[in-house]
Amino acid sequence: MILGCGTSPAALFDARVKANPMARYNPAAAEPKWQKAWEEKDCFAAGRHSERPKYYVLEMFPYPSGKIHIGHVRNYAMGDVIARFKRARGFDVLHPMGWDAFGLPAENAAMQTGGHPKDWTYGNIEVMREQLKRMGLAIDWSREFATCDPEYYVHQQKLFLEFLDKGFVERRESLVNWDPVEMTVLANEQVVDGKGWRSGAPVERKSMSTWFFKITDRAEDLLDALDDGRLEGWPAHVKEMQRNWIGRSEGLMMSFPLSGDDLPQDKLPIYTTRPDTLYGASFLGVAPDHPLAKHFADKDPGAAAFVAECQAQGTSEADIEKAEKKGFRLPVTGRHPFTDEELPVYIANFILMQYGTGAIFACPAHDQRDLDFARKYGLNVIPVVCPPDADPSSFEVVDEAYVGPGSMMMSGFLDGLPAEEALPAAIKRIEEMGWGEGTTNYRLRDWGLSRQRYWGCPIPIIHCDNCGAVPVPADQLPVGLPPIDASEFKTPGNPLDRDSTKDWREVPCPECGRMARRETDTMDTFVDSSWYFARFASQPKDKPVEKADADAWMPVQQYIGGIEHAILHLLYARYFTRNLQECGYTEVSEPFTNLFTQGMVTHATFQDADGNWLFPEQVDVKGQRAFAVDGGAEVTIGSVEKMSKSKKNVVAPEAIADAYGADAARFFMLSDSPPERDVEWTDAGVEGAWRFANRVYETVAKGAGVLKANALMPDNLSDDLMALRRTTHKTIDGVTGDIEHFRFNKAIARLYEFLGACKGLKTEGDAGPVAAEALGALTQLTAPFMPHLAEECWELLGGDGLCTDAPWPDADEALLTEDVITLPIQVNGKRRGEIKVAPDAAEDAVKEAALAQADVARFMEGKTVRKVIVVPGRIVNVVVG
RNA sequence: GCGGGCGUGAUGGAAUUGGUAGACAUAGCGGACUUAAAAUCCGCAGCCUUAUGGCGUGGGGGUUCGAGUCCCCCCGCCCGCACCA
Repeated sequence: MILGCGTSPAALFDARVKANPMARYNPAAAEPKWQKAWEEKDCFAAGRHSERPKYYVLEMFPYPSGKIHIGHVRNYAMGDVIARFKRARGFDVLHPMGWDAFGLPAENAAMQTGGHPKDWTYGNIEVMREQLKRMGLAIDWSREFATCDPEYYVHQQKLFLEFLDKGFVERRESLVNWDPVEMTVLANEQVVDGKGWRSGAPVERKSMSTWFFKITDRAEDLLDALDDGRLEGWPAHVKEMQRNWIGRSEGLMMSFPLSGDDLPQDKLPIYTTRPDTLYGASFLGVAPDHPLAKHFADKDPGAAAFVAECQAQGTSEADIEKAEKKGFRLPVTGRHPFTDEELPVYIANFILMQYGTGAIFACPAHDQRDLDFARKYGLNVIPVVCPPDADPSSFEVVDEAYVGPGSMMMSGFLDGLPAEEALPAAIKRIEEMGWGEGTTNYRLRDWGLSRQRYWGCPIPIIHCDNCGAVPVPADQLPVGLPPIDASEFKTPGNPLDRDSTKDWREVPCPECGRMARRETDTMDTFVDSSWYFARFASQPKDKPVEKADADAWMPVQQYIGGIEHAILHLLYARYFTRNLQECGYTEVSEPFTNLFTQGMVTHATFQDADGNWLFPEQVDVKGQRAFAVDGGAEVTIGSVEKMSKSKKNVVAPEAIADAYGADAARFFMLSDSPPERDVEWTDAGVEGAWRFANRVYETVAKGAGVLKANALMPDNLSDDLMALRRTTHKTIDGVTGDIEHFRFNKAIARLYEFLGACKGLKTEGDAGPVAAEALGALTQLTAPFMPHLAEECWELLGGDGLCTDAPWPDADEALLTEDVITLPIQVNGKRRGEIKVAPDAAEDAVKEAALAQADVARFMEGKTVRKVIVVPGRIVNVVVG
């Protein structure tokens, strides 16, 4: 149930009105009223105030999956607090909204319902827009767009062609990750544990000709920016994840000369980060899909069988851990650069073609994998790094490779050097010999963007047998998606590649005029979200963005979204922005100055006796137990988990808004838990927010009109009134700081405290202006969290215009300090009493007062005072013994 | 395995960064109002104890006048990466 005790929202509201007919807050009436008022005044249009500093706040835009869920409410409430706060602080704020609208779920829905992805998507957008509007967000809706609008993706196609022209994109044949369920290629970032990120199906490797963004060309700068201060406003763990993902390593690229009959290559290039251990080399290895392995597999059935075996090997985490190190000896040897020894060459199942050169030299003494392999095949194990506490003459490696520091042994010219010095020395020698060079290597690989799907941005290319891949001329853009009968989506695969779209696909080559074939792949939807923030800032018809307008807003000063995008979206957007910069669309290289990753919304799960999941509204929770609303059978209360449709532990934002109003939902989502942490949705929690709203309203109602009547603050106020003023200004100061630092839960705790302080305040005489100040502040400080309630209160108090337009209150420094403070007194570190002193009281006077305090004196009885520590304004500690 | 984070009442969480541990909220208990219940308002509330007092921030040790906060060891949980040479 939405209300814990089975009371209907309407009944609850009626009961309140009955109890107190004079003061009642009715969100159902107030919320639409103020939303209309904001819309009529066009309060949230960005770019109206050229004299103000600009502020761009953005939440990751939603995928139009059907309905808004409560996680969206939390996400957008955070951005909204920032937007409203910055607006009140005198900024010209850009806070836009749009739709990440291309993507596979639309095709899946089409497959299931027999509809068309386009209708499904735009229908969802209609619904979700209305839901978001009900939340009362301070959004500039005039800038709204969906990425599936041709007016948006036409520019994406232009960008693609421009990037192609500049060499940022290329087409190449390569092994790709093929998801057999989605029937599409996936980027490396979209393969998790060897499985498709959405389908969960084991990914197959397939050779295809597809398009790549050459993100590796920018690996160095993407990495450097993580550390050079450009991303100071990002959480450390997100930067760490990107750092790991880019995976920079320093090492040596070198080639071993090969000997053998009928070789496809006379040298074997390898990459290593441990050239210091070269003297410990006992074999060379290549990946099963390495060209050398393929060469021998073609003529040797034994090699072919081994390669096939490796390819059948699973790629899941568990498979990898279990997999035994295996190899196949090739009739080839490689010559060691320093010793001239001929090293055997193996195909080895643990070598990855995608990393480095797909080939290694193996030093079993100092690498566990190499050691396992060497033991299996009886190869030499030569220790060359001697641990600091070991004797070089007797040091041996048995079952465990030694990977720690030490000094070189059995290493010719390197002998005696510490390993960290031997490393550059070995590189230098190899370079002098002309066998290789020191290089930087990255784990990051190019971003494959081709997807064999319908519902995405078409890649504007025409393939001609004569002219190759030819860009679609600018005057023919956009390449739109051809209309397709909804029934086509019943068949898995890409409808763009079937008979029904022949007319769309078969077109003359723009260069030679002969019949050619349109590219049927569409772009990865992560392309759509890699530049939308720039388009929000500037939306000219004829180009992606107008540089001056884009740069007026960019970079996004505050970006807010889920941690699940720490790598994919955030890395792609950073990469894309660099491309935009190089094409002259913006000055900035980093799109997001400050990043905030918010936690998820969780909820308890419920299961009936048969193990079926139940929705929260199907369950009546009574204390520790729960019962089915329908039938009354006992229900098992399960763990608190991330809300998911499959476990039905979801709540509908509209139902919450109906019962308590959007303000209460927003407020609850930001109270209790720090915003970066997960928060558990509970009925009790949202009821607390609802109670707060009503108490604020009732408190303010008692001071109705007070803002109109009391402009001037009298000079000599009573102690009580001064105390209230101090509380008011401390609250202003505290809430302001809390919002600036994303401590919404603490800001809300302060509002609760302040509300308590405002209870029962008087409005006559001198108290009038003090009440006006306090209630005005209470209203304005609540406004970013509960904007509708705040407008209602503002109107009651007689404030000018809209609360939304009122400037943020300033805290008066002079009122932030007390004239008397309570100082705790400790005796030997334990609190024994307290004294009241002026904050600037002299140390000696404080000392004297502390020692004289009755409770303190009791604990000092019969003992000698050794030392008295006075921390001004904080504490006094008396050391006795 | 590597990297990062965390551990505070029944619960979510505060603690001015080394200075009164438990703000604020939720659940709970008591009271007022009510025929009654709900709602609302007021009050209580870390644990043990008769007040005095003692104990208390995962466990153990240390530094300090003083430790939730700093250092060392251990235990537990969460997240990311992972056959990356």
